[in-house]
Amino acid sequence: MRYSSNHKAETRQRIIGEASRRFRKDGIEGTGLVPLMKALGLTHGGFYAHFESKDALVQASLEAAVQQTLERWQPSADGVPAKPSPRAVIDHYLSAEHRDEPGEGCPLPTLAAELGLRGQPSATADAMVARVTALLADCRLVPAAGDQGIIALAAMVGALTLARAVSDRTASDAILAAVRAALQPAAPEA
Amino acid sequence: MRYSSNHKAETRQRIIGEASRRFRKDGIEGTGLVPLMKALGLTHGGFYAHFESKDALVQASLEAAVQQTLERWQPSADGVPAKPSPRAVIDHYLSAEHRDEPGEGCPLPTLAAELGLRGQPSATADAMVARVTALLADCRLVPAAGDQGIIALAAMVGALTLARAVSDRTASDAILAAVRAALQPAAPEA
DNA sequence: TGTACATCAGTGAACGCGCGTTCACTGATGTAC
DNA sequence: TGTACATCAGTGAACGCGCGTTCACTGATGTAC
Repeated sequence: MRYSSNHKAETRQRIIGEASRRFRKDGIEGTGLVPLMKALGLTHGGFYAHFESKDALVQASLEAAVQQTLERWQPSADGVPAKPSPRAVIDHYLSAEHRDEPGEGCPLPTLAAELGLRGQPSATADAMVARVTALLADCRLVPAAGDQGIIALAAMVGALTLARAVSDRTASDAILAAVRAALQPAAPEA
Repeated sequence: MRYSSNHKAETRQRIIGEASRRFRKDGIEGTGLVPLMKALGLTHGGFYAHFESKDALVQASLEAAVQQTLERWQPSADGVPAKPSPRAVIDHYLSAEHRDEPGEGCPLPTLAAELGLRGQPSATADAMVARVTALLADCRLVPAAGDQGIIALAAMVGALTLARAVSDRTASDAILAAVRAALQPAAPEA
């Protein structure tokens, strides 16, 4: 082979990595293939050796973003990954860092709206919702109600979306703080 | 004057009306001025007699959408507009109709994400958040916590965004139902 | 009442630009003999 | 060890398209005299 045996696979991963960052930061429509490939030191013509279309890249990048986000939340004790605690997920999610660095964070706030209005609700979105919901299942958002995980996820996604859209920094911080305070992981059954 | 004295103002309002529907339904980037003007039986060249730029139209349309949404929630008793009840707002917001007709509904779910990542958080977003928050101030989402209105709004925006992005209809309905159940307007102080 | 002129909402062709995608190609390298 | 060939990741020019914006214009109407 002309390059190292896994050179192509590595390039593919580099494209996915950069794309998943850009899609989250600038949106799908806002991310062009030409600047994307250029940022990796490649020309845009080569893109189609790796992906069938931009849509195929969107799918692959979304999955990578989900994976990366879940891993980031996952505390590893002595190299053994543990189930993240709801408290840790909530605090990460509603932090100023997460608000200010959409490219490194959860893809749902940025992309759910765009996927929804592109008329292509995706199975990837379903999967991400299901996975995060499971992590948050033992929150106690309201005294007694059905799916606590869904409620917590909806509140977090909405809070982050609003916090990013609002121009007044103080108001933005207040949105994050209010929802952070509201989402209390359940104490062990008393 | 060549047309009726308020002809131009009427045309301007027609543009704003159609635009505010399209922006909510298809997003800002997804709405072109050419098809927009064509839908009104006009040519695109005339657009700039009414607005300085597409951005100016975005601002005007957002404000109109906010106004329209608030009015729609407002029950009028004998022509006298009353303050909408939190319960009414919540039920409207988290209904299947609102999910399925983004063009007629609240602009926040569709546009907040887009405004956020265009790097133009707008004062209009601040204002809308403040106004809806005020309407929801006496929800009792959590037993004792700060700004109930912000929490309720975040949960509703997130729920609608997720419900629109998810491909499984049953899951989508479940998201709306879970958050609807969680958002209980406070009973009169006991 | 009748004519000349000013107004201006709307027309439609044109602009430069970035987009996603295609395709004939290059050239470094591994393999076969 | 040395040569001929096959492979294929990446190149770069080109495509058609829709975008936001500009601009010289048209033509129906109100106003002035």
